[in-house]
Amino acid sequence: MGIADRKLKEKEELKALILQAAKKLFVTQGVEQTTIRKIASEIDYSVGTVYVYYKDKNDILHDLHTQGFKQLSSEMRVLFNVANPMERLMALGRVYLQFAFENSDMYNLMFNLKAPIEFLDSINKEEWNEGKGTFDVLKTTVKECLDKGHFKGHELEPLSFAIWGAVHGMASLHISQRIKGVNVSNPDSMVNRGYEAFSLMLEKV
Amino acid sequence: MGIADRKLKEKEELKALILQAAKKLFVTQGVEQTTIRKIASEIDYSVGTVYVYYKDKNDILHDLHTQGFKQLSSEMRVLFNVANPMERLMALGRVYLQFAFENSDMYNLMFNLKAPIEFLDSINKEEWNEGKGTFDVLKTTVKECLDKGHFKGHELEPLSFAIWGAVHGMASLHISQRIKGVNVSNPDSMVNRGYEAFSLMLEKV
DNA sequence: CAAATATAATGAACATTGTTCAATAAAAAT
DNA sequence: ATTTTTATTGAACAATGTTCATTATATTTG
Repeated sequence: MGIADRKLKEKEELKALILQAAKKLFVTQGVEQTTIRKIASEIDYSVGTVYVYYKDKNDILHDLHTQGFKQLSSEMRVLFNVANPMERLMALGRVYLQFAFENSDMYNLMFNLKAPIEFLDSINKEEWNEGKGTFDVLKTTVKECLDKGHFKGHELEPLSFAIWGAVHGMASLHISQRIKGVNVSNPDSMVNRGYEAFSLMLEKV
Repeated sequence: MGIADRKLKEKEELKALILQAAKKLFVTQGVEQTTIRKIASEIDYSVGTVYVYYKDKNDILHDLHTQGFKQLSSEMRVLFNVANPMERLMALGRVYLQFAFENSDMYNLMFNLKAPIEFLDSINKEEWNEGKGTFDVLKTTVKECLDKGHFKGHELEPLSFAIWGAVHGMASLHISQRIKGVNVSNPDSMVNRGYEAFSLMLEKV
């Protein structure tokens, strides 16, 4: 079985090489500029080869989105040490926002663009494990807050979702450049000040 | 000046006709399917004519986005009668969410897609009057709440932005289909329950 | 009213995209 | 050495946004 194994390994390596080239293009030039031809030429393979290893462009973008979630997860994992759940919750939001700011194209792919979900649909997979895992981290933290007596009168899931929505919304408005242009004193710091206002709300509940 | 006036009117009419065709395609088939060729064929004009009246596709999409804001504004205007600012604030959120649900492609164009902002950039216009107007309605209502003693310890702009972000975020997560797939009991009602949780937070502050 | 000018509309042509697939090359099995 | 299997190729296709010389129409002028 030596040959079959080697071939399998080689296939994995080439697929990884394609993804690496795709990521380089994606990070530096965005989604639209990440074309199959550019990916192929980047690694000196033909267009057709890319389609041997990936079903279509959505497949590649889904793989990229998964990589993004791995990075976000590892950045959130650092906060597992924080014992106080309220403190951890606030820090989670900051880490999340920072990720969105520093990797805006990737964030957009992960949470706004259709491509990754369209790919899941195309292979009849209704689960979105990447999102699920991240949301579970939030839910667990909110649960601990509730157990400690915070957020009186709130249910776990709706509250968790509202928190996710608030942070996601502020990040998205920044990324889609909808803040500058709106009549606001200091657009660049708006997300941070908005998050502080939101934190203040959470603390008072 | 009779002829010049008539010509001006005819030009406006044809431009409106193009926009109307574009809107029909946009509403029924989404952004990508709203192609210049389809728009032209819809009104029995050639492709080139569309480009006489609109600079490019972003120009058309920007015009569509403006129409969306007109509709949203008129739906929000109904609530100007509500005297109690807190009550009006809650209702504004509901109207906003309902608009996003019932016109998701349009909402996405208005608040998420690059096209309208790219168009503004291309004509060196840094103002975004549509968004500004809508945000001002929110800000005014929040201001009245503050004046009545609500939201103690909060600043107007950050709080208003956080509220906008929360509602926008929940709407966007719904539209980008990021809710189903996440491990949640009833995905379809999640936005409504999330907004109730958020409202509860606001009331307690 | 006829000719000249100005305005409007046209659609073929271009570049770029994702995608396919018969043909070729390389590797493995016989 | 031959056959079979596997891997790679890149030309070709359809669809897109966009341009622009050409044609048609309308207006102005002499």
